[in-house]
Amino acid sequence: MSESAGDVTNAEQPGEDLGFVMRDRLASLTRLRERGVEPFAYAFDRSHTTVEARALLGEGDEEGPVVRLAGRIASWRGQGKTAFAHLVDQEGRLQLYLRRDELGEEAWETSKELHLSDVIGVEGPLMRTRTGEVTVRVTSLTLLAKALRPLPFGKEQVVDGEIVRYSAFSDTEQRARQRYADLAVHPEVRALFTARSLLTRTIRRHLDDLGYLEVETPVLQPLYGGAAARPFITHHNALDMPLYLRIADELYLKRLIVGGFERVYEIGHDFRNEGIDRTHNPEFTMLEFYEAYADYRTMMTRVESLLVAAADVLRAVPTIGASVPTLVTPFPRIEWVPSLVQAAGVDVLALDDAGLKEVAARIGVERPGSLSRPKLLDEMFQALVESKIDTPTFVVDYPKALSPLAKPKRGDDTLTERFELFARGKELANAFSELNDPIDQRERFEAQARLKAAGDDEATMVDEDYLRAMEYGMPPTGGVGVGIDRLLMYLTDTANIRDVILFPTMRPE
RNA sequence: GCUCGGGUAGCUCAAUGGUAGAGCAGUAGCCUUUUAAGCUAUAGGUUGUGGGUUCGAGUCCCACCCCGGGCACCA
Repeated sequence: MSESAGDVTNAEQPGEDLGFVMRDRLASLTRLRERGVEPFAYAFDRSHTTVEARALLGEGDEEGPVVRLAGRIASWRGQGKTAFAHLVDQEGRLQLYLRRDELGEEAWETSKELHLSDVIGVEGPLMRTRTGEVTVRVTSLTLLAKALRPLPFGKEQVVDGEIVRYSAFSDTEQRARQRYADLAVHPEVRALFTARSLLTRTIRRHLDDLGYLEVETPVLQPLYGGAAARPFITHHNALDMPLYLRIADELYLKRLIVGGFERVYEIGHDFRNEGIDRTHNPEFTMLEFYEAYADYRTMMTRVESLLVAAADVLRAVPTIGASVPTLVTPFPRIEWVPSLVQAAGVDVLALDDAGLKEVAARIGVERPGSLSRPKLLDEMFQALVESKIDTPTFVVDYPKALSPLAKPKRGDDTLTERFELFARGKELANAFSELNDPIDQRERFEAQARLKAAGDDEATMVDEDYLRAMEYGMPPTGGVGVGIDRLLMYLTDTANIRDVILFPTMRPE
């Protein structure tokens, strides 16, 4: 013991001290090796998962076929010459029943060295215990990986079908930092991230079926654009030049429309060098899709069918499905200006600046004096309309001043052909009839460049290459951006973006 | 950035300014259908960090770090 204690000290990270627990487990590992049991195996042939195995035992059956399962030990109830344990794998958990007379002396001794979190393989026939629980009566036991550090498995019981945990691993910081431990002990967290994968798979399938081509555009860009945000800056050594991590995919995807790909989409990470809160992570997953010859009305139907498909798939996921909202199409469509005028009770666009600020102050917009007129209108719209939208609703036809990238609305060039989709007070999608006039585009870039020169660090630069592309002629195009993290939050009723990102950005410990 | 709350054993949590504790996990023992198994014994701590007040600080004061909620920022 005292010898191995020295090893532990060396093995530990500075500042870590599991001390006695890891010492005990290392001692156990040494004893196993001395007995010729290898604590870290190479492979294990399993015949079933825990869920598959449970299904093999019919309703009235007392005995079932022999199965081979692998997973982690999540609970252990030793009882003299027998023991009950629960084995957890990706899909679920199943009880194990170990008997000394059935395992044999060798394996029984090995079983006494097992700890919570150890990864093992077992073989044995299925059976049903006195209380009816499907169980594997273990006849053969293989240690696959010794856990030197215990996972924070809490005890749990099922009350009225609900899992009740005791001493659960609940520290939100540690759960995010050690997502591997969070996932290992919380099946519902695994279910959520399984749902995330299903969501992107469904989106891909849906767009693929519509004839869209999935493409990959640069993350490292010499110029950034397509959104208003502060970028991350990095440096390429060989070229000796700065590169920016993209803040949007938009400008490259539209280059591809120019190139003749008529329907393209990309699902990838955007990076914005801004604050972190429950709806913002510095890197996040964005879906953008562009369709030639389509306008924003067509894109609304695309968004509708995409969301319905996604919700239908997630609704079928156990433990997740219950929180997925029911979506009824077509989603309501409300026009930006009339809905604001109605909510404010005043024709806000007709007011002069002083009158507008007065109304804004009355409805609770903070420091209206410091805001520009378009920003003021946007704040008022957020306070009066957006925040009150619960079921998915398209807000259409934004004022031109709020939408520098959208085409003017046919028949009313004070407005643009733009929509945003809101649900539960949050934005889920943003889309336009895309600007395809290179002369207009150049003017807007130059306006941005002037803002940047004046100190606006979210403004972008003139992208000459993008203008060259557009000068070759860009077909009329509808484009949509959907934040996947926020969409998943909406569909699974998750409040914090950190909970839908496997490894959210955090300060180092 | 502002503001409120929090940080004590591996996990979840206690502790009037007066000897840092419990349950689970761990260790040793008993127990051949248990399931938050049980019983007996036992080990486990730089109370986020650094200062200060005090005879004495987990507790009071100051600064800082980290996390969470709210606000601000973020089309």
